[in-house]
This record gives sequence, C-alpha cells and structure tokens, in this order.
Amino acid sequence: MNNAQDLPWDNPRFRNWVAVARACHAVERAVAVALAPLDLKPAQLDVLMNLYRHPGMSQHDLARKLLVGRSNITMLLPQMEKRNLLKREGDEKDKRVLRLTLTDDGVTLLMKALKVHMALIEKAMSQSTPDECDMLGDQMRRVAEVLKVD
Amino acid sequence: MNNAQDLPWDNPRFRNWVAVARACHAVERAVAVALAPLDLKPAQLDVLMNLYRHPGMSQHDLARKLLVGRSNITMLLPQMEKRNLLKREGDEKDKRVLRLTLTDDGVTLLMKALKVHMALIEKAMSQSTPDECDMLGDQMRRVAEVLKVD
DNA sequence: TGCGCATTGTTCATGATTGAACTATTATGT
DNA sequence: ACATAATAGTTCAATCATGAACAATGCGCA
Repeated sequence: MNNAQDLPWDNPRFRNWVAVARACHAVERAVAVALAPLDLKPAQLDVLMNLYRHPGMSQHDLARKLLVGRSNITMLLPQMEKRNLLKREGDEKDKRVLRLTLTDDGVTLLMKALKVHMALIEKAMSQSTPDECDMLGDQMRRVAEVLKVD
Repeated sequence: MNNAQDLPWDNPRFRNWVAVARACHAVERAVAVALAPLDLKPAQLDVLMNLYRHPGMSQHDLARKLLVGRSNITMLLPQMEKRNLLKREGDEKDKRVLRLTLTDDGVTLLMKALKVHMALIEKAMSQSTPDECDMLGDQMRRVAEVLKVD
C-alpha cells in the first residue's frame, strides 16, 4: 500500500512527468494565442498540415491521424470549406468517402501559420541541444508506444 | 520565407515536439480510462492532489495551481462536495474566500486514485533510465519557463 | 470616514469534443 | 445472389472549459 515515501510528489518519475504535462500545456496555450491573429485554431492547423502532406485523405483517415473522433472532423471541415481552405470531393469508386485536398488559399494560410508555429517550437526547443532534443523525442515515442491501444 | 527544406516535418525540433505532444495525449487518455472505475475525472484528481498537499487553499489559489479559470473550479467543486470528498468553509477574516479541505473520504479516494495513476506513470516513464528521466524533466521545466507569461 | 479600486467567487452564453445512434454504401461468406 | 457485417460520414445530446459580466467583500489612500 501507499506510505508516505511512495507519495507521487516524492517520486522522480512523477515529478518529471508533471513537468512534461505542464510544458505541453504551456505550448498549446502559446500556439493558440499565436494563431489567433490568423483566425485559426490549433485543431484547424493540424488539419491543414495533414492535408498538405497527404492530399486526398478521407475524413476517417484524417480523424485517425489527429487522434480525434470522426464526428469532430465533420464539425470542423464545413467551416474551413466555407473559408475556401479545402475541398471535399466524393470518391468515384467508393461513394461513401470524401477526398480532402487543400485549396491554394489553404496552402497560403498554412504557410503563414507554420511560420508562427515553428517560431514557437523553436523558442521552446532551443532550450535543449540537438542531442538532448533527439533523446527527448526518442523517450516520448517510447512512451506513446508502450501506451498504444491495440 | 519558408522553402521546402524548412518545412516543419523535416525539422528535428518539430518532429521531436510532436512526439512530446503525442505522448502527453496518450497518457491523458490512459489516465482518464484508468480513473473511470473510480468515477473520477483527471481534473478531479488534480483537485484532490492539490488539496492534499495544500489544505485550506482558496478556490482562486487552486485555479492558479491547476492552470484553469476560476469559473472552472466553481463548476467542479459542488459535485465533489456533494460526494463528500471535500469541504468548503468560509474564511473568518476574509468573507470572500472559501477555504478548501479534503474529507476523510476524499483522502481515501485520492489514495486509491494515486495508486492507479502512479502505475500508469511508472509504466510510461520506466521506458527511460533515471538519468534520462531527470534530463527530460529539466528540459520540460525549461520549456515551461521560456513560455511563461508575465 | 469614505470613495475608488482590486479581489473572490458565481452565473451564463459560447465553443470544442465526445460517443452513440442513424443513413448510405461497400465487402464478405455461403 | 442475397443476407449479413463492416465502413464512411452525419446528427445530436451531453460534457467540459472558457471568458466576460456581475455581486459581495476587502483594501488603500486622501
């Protein structure tokens, strides 16, 4: 059972993980603030980034990439389509799926947003040497792996 | 301006930060699932932990510790008070503030929840050596620091 | 003392996200 | 070929966090 010295706040792993969570939170907030002038939400930037890299994705694929529910995508896309950031076109062979591609406006906005976003990430990560940064990434990928749901 | 080789997905810092965000997300999901049998939300566990360490906190102090708005606390506490997990008592000297303390039930539930929560953190962080873990924590604290709003 | 200002907590409207139905379409197995 | 299951997308109600506006209280300084 738990006794005093096992309480989490005395556990290095716990304390260090708290730091990770806090840093994540801080970056998310900062990104949201930095994107506000572009009238873009972080979730929308994620959409733009994924569609840029994987044009023609279906909504289902996009939802899985972003780790959100499909209904979330359904709510998100129509606004972006109205802003002419992307197109949704029915697949010829499978009439269930909608293929997603960025418009030129979408790409333009993405590039502007990336500049802002990257500046923040640089600011945050420049606190570490490239080696530290890579080790960090490796550790985090292991964490995500060990918690993966199958 | 952005050209091809400066796109984020070719930037180590960006890629490694994405890993951090993903790991965070995975842990948050896993914690939520693990706490569900106790009928406890992650946000509620955060409340219990903070009140355990700092009995007599005001709601405002709690909100700042948890990095959430005050109104969030207002919405959160009444349910927990009804479940007899904590008490809200008016301060004698300053009638604006409510002093928060855990009940015995609250402490009991906290201990159960901590066991579950710690098991997850251990699972996640045992992927790294103690040294790696400490370096991780240091890096993340630096990140939070550099993004701190003043 | 008393006026103005800051602080605490609450209320409320808003926006984001979720998961469970539901429809339409395609795949599978016998 | 046909019944059954699986899949893509949508709708909807529920949950949750947020920030602005507000009431009550305390503080500071003339």
